[in-house]
Amino acid sequence: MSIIPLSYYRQSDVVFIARDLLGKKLCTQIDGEKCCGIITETEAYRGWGDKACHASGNRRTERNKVMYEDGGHSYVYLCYGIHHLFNIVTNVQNEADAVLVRAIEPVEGIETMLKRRNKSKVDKSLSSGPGTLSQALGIDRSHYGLPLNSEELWLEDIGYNPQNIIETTRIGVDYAGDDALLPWRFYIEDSIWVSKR
DNA sequence: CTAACGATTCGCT
DNA sequence: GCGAATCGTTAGT
Repeated sequence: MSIIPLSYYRQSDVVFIARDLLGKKLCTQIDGEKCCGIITETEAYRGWGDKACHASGNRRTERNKVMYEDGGHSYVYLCYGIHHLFNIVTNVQNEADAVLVRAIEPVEGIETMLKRRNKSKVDKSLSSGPGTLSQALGIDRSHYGLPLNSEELWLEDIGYNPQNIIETTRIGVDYAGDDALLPWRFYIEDSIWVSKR
């Protein structure tokens, strides 16, 4: 049970990290409420040579600029005007890679998550999806650019290494042509906490 | 300044 | 299964 150091996000390829993050614990302490979940589903986005990435072709905009920072920062953006999607920036400065966290298994602060999601029962819909997990954990654009060892937002290695990991294509990236076929989505096979099979 | 759209979700059929 | 919701970001005028 230890906080993952920022160096972890800087020394490996984004696809390796996306897979390796499965089983790690994502924690927030926002509005005085501590919430944690085990990462069960991720996707890798690579700045160089991946048309699905916001930083494809070295594109730089006000929204994606944090992707060009050192690994270990958070990249949060609003999707469809409604959903906050949480990403983990990886690689060194000016290599704009990131991992999208798509689902978690709630383990701590479940009452708070239910309240934020306006639900009464714990089920898959609580946090299996990139928009819903952000809402459950209280993550929004105010957390854009935070380092992942901050008081509000961090990851822990709990020594859990999932046995069976599925690798498949990413969701909602049809616009990326051939790159939509890359097997850069990962999830824990036995987990119910997955957005889509 | 303005129009078009998105790494989604939810409710209704 | 399908379509609406909803608004910041983006690129083009």
